[in-house]
Amino acid sequence: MISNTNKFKQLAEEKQSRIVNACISEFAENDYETASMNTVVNQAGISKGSLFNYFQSKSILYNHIYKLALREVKTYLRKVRDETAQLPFNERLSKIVDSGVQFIGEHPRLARIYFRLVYSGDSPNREKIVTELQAMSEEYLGNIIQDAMDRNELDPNLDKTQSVFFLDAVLNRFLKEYHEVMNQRSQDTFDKEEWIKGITKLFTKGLS
Amino acid sequence: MISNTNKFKQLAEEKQSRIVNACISEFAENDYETASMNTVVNQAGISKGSLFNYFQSKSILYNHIYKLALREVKTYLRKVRDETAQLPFNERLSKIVDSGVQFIGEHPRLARIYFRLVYSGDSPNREKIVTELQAMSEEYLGNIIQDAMDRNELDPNLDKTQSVFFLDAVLNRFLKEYHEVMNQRSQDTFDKEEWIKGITKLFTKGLS
DNA sequence: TGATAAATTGACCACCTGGTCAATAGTGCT
DNA sequence: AGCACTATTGACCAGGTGGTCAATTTATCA
Repeated sequence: MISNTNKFKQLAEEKQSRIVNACISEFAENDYETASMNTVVNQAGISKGSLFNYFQSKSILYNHIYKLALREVKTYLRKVRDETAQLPFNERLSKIVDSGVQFIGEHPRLARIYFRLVYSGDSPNREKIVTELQAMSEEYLGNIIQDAMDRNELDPNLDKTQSVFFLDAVLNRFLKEYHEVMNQRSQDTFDKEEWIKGITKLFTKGLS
Repeated sequence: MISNTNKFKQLAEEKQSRIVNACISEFAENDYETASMNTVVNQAGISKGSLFNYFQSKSILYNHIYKLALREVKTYLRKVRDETAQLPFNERLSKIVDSGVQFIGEHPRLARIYFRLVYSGDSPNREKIVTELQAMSEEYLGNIIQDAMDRNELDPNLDKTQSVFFLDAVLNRFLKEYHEVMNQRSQDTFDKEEWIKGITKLFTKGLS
């Protein structure tokens, strides 16, 4: 009774994933205000009443989907962080960028929801979520940079907050660009490796 | 008859600016889909019929406002570029960032429309506009970087496209952050000078 | 002043939105 | 089979949207 997403969790798996799928598509293609519950309902092949029975409101549904996307991203990031713990900064950074690229390839719709959320508009609780994401990035990239500082690969007097911010800015923007290129334009002219090299070079030199 | 914004341009100046003002506010506070023509009309103190007489559709109106904002930005950028042509790269970059900060202070609503457009959603012609903006940035920052390369302040073998992209990413993200901080949070904890220093350091070292 | 033309109005349109709830279908138990 | 309980449906609601156009006000000129 307290948590009403229980109603949803008690559904048959197949039905759950039909619904989740429809939601992901809709929230990937439209931003929050424009996404339509009617479309979700039709896509999922259930009635409107049911959807609002499982999730009391659009914003609650959005929250569910967003958290699901975030969980997926986090798993990915944690994995690559742990796998690269022993590598020097530049190689480590390369792997991180590369795993971002890979994630986008595997989960383009989740990536789109993520970028929509970070860069855009008016999702509910946007401020709270963005703050949360920033803290996450601060912690994640902060650790990477701290490790490199400890090994004297980077300037030990770095302003860590700033460095994280810059790194985050470039990584996010690059991945966003990559995502958009993948989605539409001629993918052949995009030399991924060359870009990853450029990014690592900028930061290994710029922060040393 | 061909260009129907003529109808608008022939209005009394005072009325024009009342309308433009209302539009800027509405498009700054909401993204394209959510912005309401009714609100514009009420704010401007004119009838709906009139507005649709001056601009045949919402998207045409949006285009008018966006171009106006862009013109303002361009003027600003051109000015600072010319004024700093003689300065070394790091000083020049500082001035550019600083002028961005200043622009945001003077035109917060235009800045907001700009960030909405670049980072977000579903404005009409978004792709075309973003491509246009990228070309603009490529040309603008490209020149700054080329000048510095010519003076041996930066690595003469730089990949210019990449360098511009990175610089653009950090500048835009920083200004967006600044804009958001100005709009809501405690402005006192934000040490602008320290950040500008950090940005110039990252790029003078990273691209040298 | 009166007639003609141009500008302005706002009630109205079809359509879509998130959300509701009485009615119906389905399930499990005796 | 009959009962009780739950899950599901979709017509329906109030409110908002971009856009229209006959009717009215305002400006122009003889």
